[in-house]
Amino acid sequence: MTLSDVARVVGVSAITVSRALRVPGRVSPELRNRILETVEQMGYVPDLAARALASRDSGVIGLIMPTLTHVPLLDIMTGIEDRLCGSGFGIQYANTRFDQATMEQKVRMLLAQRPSGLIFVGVAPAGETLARLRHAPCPIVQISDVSSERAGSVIGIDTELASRMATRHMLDKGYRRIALVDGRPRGGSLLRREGYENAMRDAGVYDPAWEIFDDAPSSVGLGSRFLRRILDTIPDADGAFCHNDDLALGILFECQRLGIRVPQDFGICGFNDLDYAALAQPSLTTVRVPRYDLGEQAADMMIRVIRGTASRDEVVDIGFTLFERQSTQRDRPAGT
Amino acid sequence: MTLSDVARVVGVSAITVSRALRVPGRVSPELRNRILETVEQMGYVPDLAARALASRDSGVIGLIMPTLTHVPLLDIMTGIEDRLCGSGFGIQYANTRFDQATMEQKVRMLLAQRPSGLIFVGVAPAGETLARLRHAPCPIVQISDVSSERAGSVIGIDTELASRMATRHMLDKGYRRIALVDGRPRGGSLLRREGYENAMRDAGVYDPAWEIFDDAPSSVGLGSRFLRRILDTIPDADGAFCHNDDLALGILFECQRLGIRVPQDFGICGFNDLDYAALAQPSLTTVRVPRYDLGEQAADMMIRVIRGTASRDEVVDIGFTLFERQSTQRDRPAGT
DNA sequence: CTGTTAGCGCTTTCAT
DNA sequence: ATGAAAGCGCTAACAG
Repeated sequence: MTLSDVARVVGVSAITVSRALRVPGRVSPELRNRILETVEQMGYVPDLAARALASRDSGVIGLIMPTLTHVPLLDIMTGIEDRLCGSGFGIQYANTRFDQATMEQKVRMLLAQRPSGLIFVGVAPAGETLARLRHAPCPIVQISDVSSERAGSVIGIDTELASRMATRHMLDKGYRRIALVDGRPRGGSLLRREGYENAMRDAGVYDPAWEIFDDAPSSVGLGSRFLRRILDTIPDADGAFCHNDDLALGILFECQRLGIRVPQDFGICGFNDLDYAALAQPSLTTVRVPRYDLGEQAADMMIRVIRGTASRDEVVDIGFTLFERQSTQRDRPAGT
Repeated sequence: MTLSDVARVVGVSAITVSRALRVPGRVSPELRNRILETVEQMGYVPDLAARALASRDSGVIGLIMPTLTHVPLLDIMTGIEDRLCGSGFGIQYANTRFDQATMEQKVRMLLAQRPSGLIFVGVAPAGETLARLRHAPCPIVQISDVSSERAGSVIGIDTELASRMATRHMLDKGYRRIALVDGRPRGGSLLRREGYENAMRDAGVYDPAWEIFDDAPSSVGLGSRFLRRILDTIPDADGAFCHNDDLALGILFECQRLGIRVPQDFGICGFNDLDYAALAQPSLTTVRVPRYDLGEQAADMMIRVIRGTASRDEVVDIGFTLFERQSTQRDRPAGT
């Protein structure tokens, strides 16, 4: 079942069917309808491989993701998918596993398949990849911090600011010996750390010993373990600013297990505002980024760039919201 | 940069380079090494579109998933990816969004691209899809209940049994008025429900009014809302068997908010054994399925079928484990 | 607006 | 073990 089969039935040439399917304007409306009906009726589906080979464009948009198992990234992905599927593009995921070398390799593979575009989700291209992308073989959109090094358009938030505001909020509530906890540092980690450091320094209470990392990926379990490390490291710690909500939830559970009262004895702030953050007892203070929208807008940007109706290097700050919930509502004034 | 470019440099014909890359045995070892070195050095990457067109095989394995945002499915996916990537196959995800029509359409598209294989993750082919697949255009592996209708090999668990054992455990602990809660019923829902019903009937306490559903997707938030519905519907309810851990966690949080003691006043059982289940306070009783292994084994099965070293319709029961944790450890005997 | 010609980069088949 | 020829199904470029 090929293009020629359809063409023969309709009584036109193959290229006309091809055009009817791809460039509506270049076939008379009447003929086009007839062709579309026949295609439908015969159940013809174009061979994407042949199309890609002939046109040097696979019609696929590559999504470069550092992992496929982080809920926040999936929300972004869903937004992208919703927009992209409706517009006829295919999607190809490349999982870099937080590894620079894997990214280089996968991007190289993707580029060899002549993608229509590349979207970096939660990870900015760097090193060799960045250099390779500068030759702009196709449009690039990055979902990352707005200050990231970039190879194309960027949409995201000001991470340092979000992090600084969250830390500042804890300080305002009277917490002083606040630990910073993070799993394997990567991607946005540095900026979140900077925001924390800036806020702590401004308040005159910064101590590098309070920054605690672990090589394991973030999880609720890691959060639990972190609390014990915090108590070992900072004898009278009174709070934790967590890289994400999973860590925050783990710390909350461990506090409950040990009988540490949250927020009176210990304040907890997360990041992402996952489903459970508002529902936990006590509810978790956290930063919300409009992830689904972020995905949609990134996809829209990509489509506009491909269609040539947008520039190749816009920067969009989509903003964030700090939710000040129970886990940081210490009921006694600062310092008492 | 094409095959011929490499061939010219090495001083052989294109087809020899092609063979060196794909069928080691058909090129002399010495020549093969020389070719591989040159390929490496020139940075040649095969054009997958051309390869697919010429060979009528895209070298891609399609993963049909009902959603991309459920953590349990992602664990399976990771297992599949880990195995498949090492073996030279590409992966193409198709998100059916829990919709039969979308599945039909996506499977049709996938098949048109001549995939090397199709893996159904957490959703069994049905209706038109099942019929289409019976013609066996490529190997099929399903990760689903072992009793599912099938178009190829199956690997999974006996869901009814798992569910029956979990419910039975709650009954053994003295809970009697146990609600069944589930989001939009689909896929494995029916079997989990059957297991629950069988256990409740065996104990002589089954009441269809205790089965509570909601059209919204499962989430912690939905769990919270469910608890309120349970209390409205079953005045003296003393437990809930949840379709998954998110619902269980939501119910736990809501119990805490309302001052209902778990497990003394109310027992909670989840399903999946996510990260947080063992860490929650109290920890959650739940059923663990070895999801990552499931993914790995499914991928292995697929590779074996493709290589012709396994049959096209094996059925593997990978088993499950019931973790009896605090959320169902009622400290008073049954009926008192 | 429609058609003709040529060829995308690779692999198949058949030959040597 | 290696090569030559043919063609996979489609679209770009150029006619008309």
